[in-house]
Amino acid sequence: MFHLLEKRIAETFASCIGSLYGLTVEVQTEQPKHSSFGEVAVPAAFQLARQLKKAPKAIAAELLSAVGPIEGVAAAEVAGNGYLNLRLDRGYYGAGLLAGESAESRMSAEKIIVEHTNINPNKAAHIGHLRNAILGDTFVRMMRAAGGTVEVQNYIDNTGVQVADVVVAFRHLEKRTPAEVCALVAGPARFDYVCWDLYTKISSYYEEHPDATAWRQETLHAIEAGEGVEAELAHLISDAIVVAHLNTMWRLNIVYDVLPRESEILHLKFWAAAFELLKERNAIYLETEGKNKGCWVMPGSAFRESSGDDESKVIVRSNGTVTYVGKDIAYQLWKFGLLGKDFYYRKWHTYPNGHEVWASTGQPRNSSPSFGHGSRVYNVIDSRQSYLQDVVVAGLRALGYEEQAANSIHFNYEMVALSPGTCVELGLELSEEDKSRPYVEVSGRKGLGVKADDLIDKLIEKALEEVTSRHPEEPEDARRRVATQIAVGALRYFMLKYTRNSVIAFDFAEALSFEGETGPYVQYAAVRARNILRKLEERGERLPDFRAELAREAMARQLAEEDCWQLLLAASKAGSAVERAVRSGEPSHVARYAFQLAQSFSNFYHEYPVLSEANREKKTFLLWMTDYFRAQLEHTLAVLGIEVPEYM
RNA sequence: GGGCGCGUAGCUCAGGUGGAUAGAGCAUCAGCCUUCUAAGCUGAGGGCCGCUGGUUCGAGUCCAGCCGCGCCUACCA
Repeated sequence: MFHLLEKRIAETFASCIGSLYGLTVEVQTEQPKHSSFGEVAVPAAFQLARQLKKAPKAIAAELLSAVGPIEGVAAAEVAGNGYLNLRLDRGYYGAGLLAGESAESRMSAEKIIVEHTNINPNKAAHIGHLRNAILGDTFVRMMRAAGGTVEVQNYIDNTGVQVADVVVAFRHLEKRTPAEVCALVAGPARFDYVCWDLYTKISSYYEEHPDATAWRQETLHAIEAGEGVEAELAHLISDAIVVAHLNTMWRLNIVYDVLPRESEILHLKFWAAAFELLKERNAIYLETEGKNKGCWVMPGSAFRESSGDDESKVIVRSNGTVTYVGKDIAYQLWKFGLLGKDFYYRKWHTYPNGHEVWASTGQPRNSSPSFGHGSRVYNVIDSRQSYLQDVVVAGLRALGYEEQAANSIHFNYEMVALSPGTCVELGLELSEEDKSRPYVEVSGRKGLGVKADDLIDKLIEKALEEVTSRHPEEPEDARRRVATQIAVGALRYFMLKYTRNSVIAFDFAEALSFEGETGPYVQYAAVRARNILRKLEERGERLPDFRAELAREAMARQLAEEDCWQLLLAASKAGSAVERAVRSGEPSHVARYAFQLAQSFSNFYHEYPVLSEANREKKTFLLWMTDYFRAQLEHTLAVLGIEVPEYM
């Protein structure tokens, strides 16, 4: 509704400027600094001042007298140095909200692909992975809420170095056979945690025994050839870890549509096809001298504006194996349907809610869904990999796919590091150098990090204490369910409240907080809104027929009260908040709006005792406000992937 | 060395395309539970927006140069 009016106001002024000055301009609207200035400000006079060589104030006055009445706008005035401040017709606005009017979503029908999570399937997920998955999942929810068609991909690098290292650890350090590893997967110990420790173990073993990296090389070759014990182990390990990762993410309400796997990229010759294309169109060349002699490289000039010769990127190593970036180029081509090849799929898993996730397979199947063929692709990958993403895009461009290169978006974000205090809390030893830093980088190799499931468990336990202290009479399973929803709300909000390019120095105290600007604060507001409506029914009353009882005049009467009007106005902006967040690609905007919305409701809650209101019209109006707030809170929380508990 | 990012209240962070008196949360201090749940509400204090210069009617925001910090710059990903 708010968005609709903004649009109407902008268009009206644009045509007014057109007929008055013969200029075509896109009129912007903004929110006045203070609510007393009205609801919508038009700063168009400032834009025009330079072109017309007139004072903004004079232009604003001319516009004001020339523009006719605008539907839904009650008054307009010139303010400040040349602002046009508009006041909305409150009765009109309230009636419009009640009727459910809103601007139609503007997202086109094109298919969008979002790739996120992409955790190496060789160990448990940690908090850095959580930021990736939560950002990606929320961005998907935002676009879907705005009417977009989105496919979620989670790429599985099941043939890479990291998996190979854990294979080496099982074979050479632990002396385990595939059958034994199989038993371990089925056993009581968490397999992803076992691998977490093993990965640390093999990494430090390599440091002490540099010759041992030969094991890694032979393992990589065996995996790539798909032969031997190594390949068997690799599949066993990576499949089991993928199951663990999917379970972890499911706890956070994150699901995927398809899992494209690197093993199929290899076996279905995706890379071979891409390699031919790259050679054919001279995107890469065989280096004949220097440190990269014998490698196929992409010249640095393709992906860096100013670069020396030494900045070229190796795509195929001198031993003939392809780097990750090479495979990524093939994968990116496939996402756009440009490779001329496709995966086969098998159903990997059906989630408890019925959603299905499919995985790539090398064997033809009778029937399976179709994936890929997107027209826009978002890769949710942290900022440290910007360089690699530039190479991938340069690959597309070098092949002549300008449009797809432009539609390949690196949805980047800064890393999650650990605050020194949290490191101490975890019992991790820090070097003197690290102690003086503002934060310490997570390292899988060093085992330096907070495991995702440990954090979730910790949050649930803390939430459970709080829930139990407030509702000791509730059954245990219900309390645990509520505590889980609160924990997930806290975690998702924590990961979303920061803008993407802010480094998060993870701190337990902050992450475990349920007060102030947190997920539970927003959930609490939604729960309270529901409580009012529930209490109404418990008293034997019913929700009035709002449309019948709240005519425009009644709305206008009730909304004449400034506080009510401001609260309703804030609540009505959910749609524009999401729309703006999608446009700027910034999920934190939605999180912040959710918090503001909850704050507004908290104010409303304290200011207006709804159920005890004696005046019939006023009570009906307050009930409608409550129900409207509830709907907006629930909708916004859903976009954030946060559930509303039964009670708090 | 080069590329990217950051520097705003004691701490953690917001600040659409330059605009009206720079905002939240936490922490501190002072109040508010017989009432629809205090995971809440109200109020107070707290700021050379890293520094210097430039662009202009106007700069936290744009440009240049410094200073400090982080990440990247592998035949790892």
